Amino acid sequence: MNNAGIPAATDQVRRQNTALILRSLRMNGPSTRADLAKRTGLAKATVGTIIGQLDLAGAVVEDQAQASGRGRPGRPVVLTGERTIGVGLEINVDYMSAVALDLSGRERLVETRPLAAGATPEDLVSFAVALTQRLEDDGHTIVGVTAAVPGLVDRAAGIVSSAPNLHWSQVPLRDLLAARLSPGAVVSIDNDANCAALAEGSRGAAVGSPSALYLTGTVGVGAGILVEGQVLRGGSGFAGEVGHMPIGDPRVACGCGRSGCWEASIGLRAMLTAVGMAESGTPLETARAVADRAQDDASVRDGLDSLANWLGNGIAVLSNILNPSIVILGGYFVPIGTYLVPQIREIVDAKVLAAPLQETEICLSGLGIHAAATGAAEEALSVVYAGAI
Amino acid sequence: MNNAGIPAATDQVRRQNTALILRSLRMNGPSTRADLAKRTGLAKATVGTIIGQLDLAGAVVEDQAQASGRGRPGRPVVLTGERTIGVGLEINVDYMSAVALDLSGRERLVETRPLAAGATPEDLVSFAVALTQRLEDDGHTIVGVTAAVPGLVDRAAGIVSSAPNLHWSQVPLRDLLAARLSPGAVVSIDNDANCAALAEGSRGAAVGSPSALYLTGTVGVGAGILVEGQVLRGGSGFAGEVGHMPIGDPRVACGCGRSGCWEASIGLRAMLTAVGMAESGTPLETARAVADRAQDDASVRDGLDSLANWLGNGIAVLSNILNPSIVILGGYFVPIGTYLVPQIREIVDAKVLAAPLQETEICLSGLGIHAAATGAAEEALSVVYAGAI
DNA sequence: AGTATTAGTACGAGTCTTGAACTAAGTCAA
DNA sequence: TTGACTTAGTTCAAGACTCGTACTAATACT
Repeated sequence: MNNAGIPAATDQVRRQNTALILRSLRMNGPSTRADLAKRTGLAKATVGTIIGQLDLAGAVVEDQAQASGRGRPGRPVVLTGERTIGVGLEINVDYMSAVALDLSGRERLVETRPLAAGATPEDLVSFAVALTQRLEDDGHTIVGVTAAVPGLVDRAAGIVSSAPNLHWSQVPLRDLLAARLSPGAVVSIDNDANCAALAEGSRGAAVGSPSALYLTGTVGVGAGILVEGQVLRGGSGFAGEVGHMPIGDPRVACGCGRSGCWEASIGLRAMLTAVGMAESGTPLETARAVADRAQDDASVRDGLDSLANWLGNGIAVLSNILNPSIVILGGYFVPIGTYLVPQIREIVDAKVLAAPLQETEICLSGLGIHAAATGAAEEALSVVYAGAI
Repeated sequence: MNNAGIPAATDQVRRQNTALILRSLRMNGPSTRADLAKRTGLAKATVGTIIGQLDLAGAVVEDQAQASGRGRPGRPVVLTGERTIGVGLEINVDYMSAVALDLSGRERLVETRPLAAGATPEDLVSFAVALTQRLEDDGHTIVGVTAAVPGLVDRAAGIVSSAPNLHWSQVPLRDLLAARLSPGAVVSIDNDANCAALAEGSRGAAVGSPSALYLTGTVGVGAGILVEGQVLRGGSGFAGEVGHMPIGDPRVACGCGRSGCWEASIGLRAMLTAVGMAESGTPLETARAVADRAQDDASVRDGLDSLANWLGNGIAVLSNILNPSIVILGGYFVPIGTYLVPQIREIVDAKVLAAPLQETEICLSGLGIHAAATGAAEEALSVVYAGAI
């Protein structure tokens, strides 16, 4: 077996068409078999066969027949899969989050725990074990678990190569989780910005977008880059480390030990220096305090202008390279976003070659602090929609 | 039919496995049916059936049986497809090129024509018509024709949106070509750097690489970004315009009308300013003259050091974003590359966050001035390898 | 000369989808 | 009220494809 590809047989046909029908139900909601046939292009007979199978598997139920005008009333098929769960986890400096989604994408559980400094992998593993045990005791089947971590994540090897803010290095997190969780679930780990981008792609601002760039804003700044709904990973999975592009103020030192990193000019600390304020709580709380002050304090607004300039320049760099349809600002950028976006918009229009030909939307994330855990849960469910289960 | 995907049936299975076998033959050269079965994971019986079909279609021939040690000697199957042709075209400021590849990737025709300033789309169309007519008169079947153009190419619409160096704007090149070429060929157009990157991915330095970045070096600078062998296109197909990242010397004006573009600091003209020399012929000839002078002139070497610094900084930016396994310098960078690469290497090692974890290879393209036309020809053939024909 | 090994083909069973035919369940018009 | 029409859903047989097994083919080895 070489890397020219994988052989195909008729069982792949069934798997592919099953996944197609699941995706169609996910996208369009309850549908009759006849609707599904029209939408997917499959024969009515095929749809009927596959729905029968999904019914047996408990992934769909049939609703009451509904009058539809002339002709026999159709019986809508509803994607439930209430018992089929994907679990997303996120660990960050001062909190851990978990989100459990069922097959239709509904949240079955959302939970956040504060963390003291010095979080260990064992904290996340224990959290995950307790939570998944509860779900399983309730009769759920967990098909996948994905953990989101802020840092360089070698997804293929299942190792957190480096997460400076957590003081983690070379942590085999996937295997630590897999050893303690039920054998049936597919366990994976990913970078937190990548996961948040996935959430935007499935239920946020990037739904339907061919190409999207998501920027996390905390002390550190990272990006998740979506290409046709898939994360751009790079040669070793380390794509998206935009915070360390050497395009920031060359006089400013970065937490990574270099000077001139973009992150050192646009991260939370740089913003606070620019507006002349101090931290007050979490990054989001701090940003809200800054937004409040900006309403009456011109020097704070000046500081935010300066931040927007650095931010806009980096986004122009990224836009020339990636040509994203949409740029989404997340994290601490959201509460102060109204002071940033107009200026970013101007810079992008001025400095991106393709700007006259394509309008790049720039917006603020609406997904809140559970974005990464939600995207991780979507990723944990992706095995079903890809037809692997 | 919606965008949840396309339905599958058993005819797709055959197509997929046929393409798999074609790709395996392309990658591994002449192989027995038993070898192909081992490599692809398909059953011997299936391989035999598919090869029989390809034999009938004239895509393969059987070679002499060869002794192989114990057991029955195998009869190698050779991918010929001599009569199946993909044509790649390139138009640039002072030349047009064409490359015709057969199904096994062998060059069947390579041709270059000088161009006077003011090239029109009609020049390329006439060139293409004459050339494809010749191929067809020789009994060849052209499955695809792809034209590479330096500029912003809207591939989906088949329009060259903007090619400043050619003074083209909104040229419907795909349709102009399709109207004059045989109806059987699939016609497409693409950006020249994207095409050159494809050539590197199929027969150059990026073969087998999960992620590659190719930089063209002429007056303009652009990039082709490969992700798993596919070009990264972005929301409207304009990804890769790295020359206009605003990370160059802010005092220097760029041909695009802005200041501070990377291209204005690393393009041919910037290099000549830095080394204090004048153009002498084509960009490649000029670069060769610079390389010769650099051997004994320290000020030229200083100028090249300065160029390498700008280049290295931009490559560090790109590497933090994209995490390429390999960076390939093409065009005028090649003759002077030995003066550039060591310093680029140092900058990348110093400024890329993932550098301690992944070695990014930096090398010079070996494909010469036909890189873009060759990549375009590979792209023209891709319909076969994807199983569409 | 017989055995072992590897290449390649023939054959029947299994999976999957499809279109046509049919049944089911309504609306509409005479 | 009845029959025609329309749309939903199921049944059935045919077609496409792959597979494993059994077999034939063609060598090397003992």
